[in-house]
Amino acid sequence: MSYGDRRVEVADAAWRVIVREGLDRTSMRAIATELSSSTGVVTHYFRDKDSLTLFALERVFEKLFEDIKASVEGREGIERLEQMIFAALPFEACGTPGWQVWIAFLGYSIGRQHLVQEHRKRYDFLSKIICEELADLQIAKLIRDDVDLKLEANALIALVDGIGTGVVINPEQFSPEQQRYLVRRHIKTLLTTS
Amino acid sequence: MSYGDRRVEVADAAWRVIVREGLDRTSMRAIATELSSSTGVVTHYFRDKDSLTLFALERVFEKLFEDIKASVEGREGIERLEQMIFAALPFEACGTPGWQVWIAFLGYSIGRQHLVQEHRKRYDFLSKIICEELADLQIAKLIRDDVDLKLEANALIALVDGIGTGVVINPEQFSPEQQRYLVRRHIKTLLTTS
DNA sequence: TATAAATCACAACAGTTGTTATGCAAATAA
DNA sequence: TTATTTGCATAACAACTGTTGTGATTTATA
Repeated sequence: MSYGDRRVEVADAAWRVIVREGLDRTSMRAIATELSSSTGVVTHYFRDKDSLTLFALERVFEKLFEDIKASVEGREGIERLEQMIFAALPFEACGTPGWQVWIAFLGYSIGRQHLVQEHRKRYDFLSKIICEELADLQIAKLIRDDVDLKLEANALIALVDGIGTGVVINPEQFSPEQQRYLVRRHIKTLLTTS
Repeated sequence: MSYGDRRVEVADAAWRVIVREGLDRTSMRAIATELSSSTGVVTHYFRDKDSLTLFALERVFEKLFEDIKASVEGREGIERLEQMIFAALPFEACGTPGWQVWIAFLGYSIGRQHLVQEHRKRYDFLSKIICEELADLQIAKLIRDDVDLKLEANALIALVDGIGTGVVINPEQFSPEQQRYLVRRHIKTLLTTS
């Protein structure tokens, strides 16, 4: 097993502890126990806790970007945009761990400006991706000419964040069909009315 | 100064520390320092840290409910619903501290099921309020008969949560006008098309 | 005024934290 | 083989945590 793979293994153990015990209780020792090893492993693969923390956060978005890329494969037009957004939603129960870790980190970032900036960087990146997607749709005359692309990209992210938050607080808040319905209806407001 | 007022004073000091330093660094000693007093004060007004924590979280929603109540005063119809939603948005910079504290708590709740339940209780309460508002509007034939009230109430909360999250991550993400525009457009999708 | 209660300061406690150092065994390189 | 690095275990460190107890000072009550 390679060095990088082992790092991921440690980070995944951290994920599990975060979801089960909470981020502030995710100590080096707790992660080591989750790995059925000693803290020596953790300190060996990560200089300090901050870098482990950041690496674990990066994996949230890494997975998200992978899912997005996979979901748009071979799709075109509005359906392509829909699938992009769907990829970020907590459809199955397996989707919530990522959301839980993300929310834990976001809360942990309050009072830590450099971590807020990390969230912002990723937010901006996502925003850019969606914005470009919207631009393509606008050129193809599928969405109206007067829509503010940047605003609408952020609005879509906001909708997704809101749904994700709601599902973490109450898994039955939005069913998969309801999530899809809300996203589709939101997107419909951007379509050319012809 | 009454006992209750002093408790609020301690909780407000906790708020300031949370926003400035982070929830996990908000220790009894840090709160005492913020109060320019000793930990004796903190322990005197709160049995333990958990009860302080919960009290500080309650104040987030207490303020929100006050703002909502004040904002609907004397309003009717769709405008009343709009103002309700607006009251929750982080319009001015003064609106973000509450959002920051809320997000910090939500993140802190991951891995603590009883705290997630607290969030859920308040989410459900908000949902009920908005749902009743929507029901009134439906009776008044201002919104369509076929809208799922419970779903739409939750969708409005999700939109607000998403905007609030976005503004905390990047204060310039949504301008006040943009926030209002997004809410108004969302509500428009519920109106009777006549 | 005498008594009781409220308010708060201060110190000490046991436990947990991230970090660092040391050591050992296995894998790798020479 | 020998030397070196890698992978990991263990232990110790100082710093910080929530909690508890003691006591002093002020306020309210009788």
